[in-house]
Amino acid sequence: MEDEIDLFRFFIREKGLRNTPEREEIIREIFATHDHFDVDELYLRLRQKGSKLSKASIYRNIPLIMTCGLIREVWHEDGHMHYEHIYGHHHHCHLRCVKCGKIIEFVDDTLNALEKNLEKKYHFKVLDHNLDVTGYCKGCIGARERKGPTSILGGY
Amino acid sequence: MEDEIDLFRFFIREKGLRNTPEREEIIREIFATHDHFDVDELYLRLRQKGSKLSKASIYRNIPLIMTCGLIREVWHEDGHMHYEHIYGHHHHCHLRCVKCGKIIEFVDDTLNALEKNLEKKYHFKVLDHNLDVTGYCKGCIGARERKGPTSILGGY
DNA sequence: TTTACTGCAAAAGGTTTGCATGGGT
DNA sequence: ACCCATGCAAACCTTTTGCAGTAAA
Repeated sequence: MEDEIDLFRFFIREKGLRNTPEREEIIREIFATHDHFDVDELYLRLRQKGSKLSKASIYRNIPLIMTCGLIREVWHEDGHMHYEHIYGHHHHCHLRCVKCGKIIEFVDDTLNALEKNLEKKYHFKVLDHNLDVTGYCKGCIGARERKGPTSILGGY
Repeated sequence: MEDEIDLFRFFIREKGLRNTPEREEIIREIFATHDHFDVDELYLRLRQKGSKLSKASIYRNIPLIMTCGLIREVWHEDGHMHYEHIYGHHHHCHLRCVKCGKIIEFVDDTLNALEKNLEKKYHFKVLDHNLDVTGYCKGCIGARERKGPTSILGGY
């Protein structure tokens, strides 16, 4: 945890910005769990702990926390963005169950080789990659078959 | 083009829904170009051709057109979703330049092998995968170096 | 004839922004 | 003292929805 804070302080100082208790509070809460998160969830967690931090401050600071390499966007779902920790984690990708929302993280080294190939082939400087695999998890495969194929249509 | 329409008609009939001129108009416009698209862009293209189609109808029909397998969501950028054709295309992934927005499509078969491994390892039924690789394209690598590393911060 | 589909406009929900206040440096 | 960062509320933008009219089957 202190590693993340130290990294952030260094980043802030180097950019000539200001360190504030609010900013550290946000980072501490983000890294208080190992899970993915979204803005609303983070805001509620802070509120429950008695924090007076505003959502606006979260929205204003997230780009900063991304830029310094602590977190990144992972996917857009249910109308809002979801984030995950980068710092202290191997770069990993996600299996997402579209039925129950379960997330399985996996590491795959072939993607690094792929990145290298792409850089060579297209003269591209790769910053990041994000592989999002969707489907049905073990527990939901049966449920899907019972409900029948039309269930995917929702309202239609 | 007629292939897409035929597939959609079959899908609609099978679901017991109704085929309308508006629905075919949307599909024809989507497949009028080979490019990725978003809702607003599609709406403006239709407008310019004199169509009276409403945005609401586009929003209401996109899930349907996704479900029948003609298009899919590719990424969320600039506050809205972007889509691409599936029908008649090999499953491909994207290199995206974060500076100029250039898109390079590439096909990579190792991802199919990866999918199979994931299915086996996690007892997962994979529906789709989406690999989004971001970075700087050939033309923007120089520009990035000239502007310096702080440019990525934008407003900050 | 039934009822799904459309257009319109309003609502909803996430994110951004203007402004006055407060606080880091 | 300067001016960046915050909280609040309003604004903004994309997407969804209620409703009344229209048209496909």
